[in-house]
Amino acid sequence: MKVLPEKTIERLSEYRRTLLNCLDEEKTHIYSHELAEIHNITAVQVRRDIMFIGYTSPQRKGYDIRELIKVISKIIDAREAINVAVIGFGHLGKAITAYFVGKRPNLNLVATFDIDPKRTGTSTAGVTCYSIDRLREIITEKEIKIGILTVPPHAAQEMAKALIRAGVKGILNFTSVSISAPDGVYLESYDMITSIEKVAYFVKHKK
Amino acid sequence: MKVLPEKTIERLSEYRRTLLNCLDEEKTHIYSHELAEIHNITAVQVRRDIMFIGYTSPQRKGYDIRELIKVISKIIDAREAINVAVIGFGHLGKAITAYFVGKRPNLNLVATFDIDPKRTGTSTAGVTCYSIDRLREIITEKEIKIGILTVPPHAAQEMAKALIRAGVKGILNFTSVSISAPDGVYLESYDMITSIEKVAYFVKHKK
DNA sequence: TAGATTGTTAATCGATTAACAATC
DNA sequence: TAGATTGTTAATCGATTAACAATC
Repeated sequence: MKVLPEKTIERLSEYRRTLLNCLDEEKTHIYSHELAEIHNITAVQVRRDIMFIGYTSPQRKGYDIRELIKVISKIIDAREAINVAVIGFGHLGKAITAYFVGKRPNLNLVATFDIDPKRTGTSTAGVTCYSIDRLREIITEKEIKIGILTVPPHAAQEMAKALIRAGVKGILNFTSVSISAPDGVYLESYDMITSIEKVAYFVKHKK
Repeated sequence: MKVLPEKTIERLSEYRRTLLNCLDEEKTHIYSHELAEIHNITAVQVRRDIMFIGYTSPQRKGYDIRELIKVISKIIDAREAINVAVIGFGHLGKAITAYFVGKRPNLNLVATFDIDPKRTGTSTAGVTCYSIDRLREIITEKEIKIGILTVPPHAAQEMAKALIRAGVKGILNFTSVSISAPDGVYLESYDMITSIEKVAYFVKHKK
């Protein structure tokens, strides 16, 4: 299958979460306009995304929730498990760990790292916190392919380099500095301050 | 001045952070291509963004860093202070608080809220954690205009409603559920799981 | 000056939406 | 059937990039 647009991937991930919630509520079908309303987008958008992944509802009675989850999962989830590590085990690292462990079958958080000896050696939700000194060793050994960076700004670029050297192929950068990565390494950055500033701007300049 | 595109606002916020870092390094000028490289975008992009805000460098020796910071700040920062609250004082709420307090002169984090009596009454970085029961009272009293949601999923929509009822005009939603807000309230959502899934997808389907 | 850089228009690209035929 | 919904093409919108004149 063709590589899908970034935005579509994002939305598919979000649809799935919503669909899983719907299942809990014993719903079996959902209309495109319902999904759209929940996500504050148009129904056409939803239908187009679903068209992209090649699913068509046999009836015009909305999409079969279970089926749609399956199809989305087939697209989004990796065939084989991907191992993930969190670098920096402060509040943010802990929040991500708690939030993420066990949520997605094929994305396994298998290690966290920190420089502070008070944190290393501890275990949260079954994940051990290793010393940053052992980064290369553990990343290689556990074949970790994705690193989530939550270290202080001054350490960000250096840690990114270390991760890449150790074989990581994707980095999610939550530090407040911009980092760079070579071709072949997928880099995604998110900064909270930017989001807050953006909200503040549009609160004042209403959209 | 006209309302700028969302993407431009985001980038301006990021440029400023980079520029502030540059100041620390005693740099006085920066070329568009330097800024571009740091942010993994093109120099044209940078120049266009800067064109948008109407700044022009008098010399062709790069942008004056101090000046550019001033101009960006004039666009992004609110004239008067805006008060902000964090709802949900778990790891994520704490991370945001620690990260954010005192960073931007006109964005003041003035309260955090939690339901857990163990957390309420405590104070972090000078910010008091109030009981969620007092949400309306405090939001009104302190004229809080932006709420950052880091509560558990099941409480998200309800909290959003309570915030809006109390007069909040912008919400930054970090919960894993999609919430809705009426016109006049600017809503921005970010979900970490989606980002991780996206990175995993593109690690496998290399862009 | 020649070379480098900026500012800006026009062209391109990608993503969203409008329109509508097909289907239940 | 009539009404509602979906799937899909074409049109639109917005954001990025190419091209290049202007400037130092």
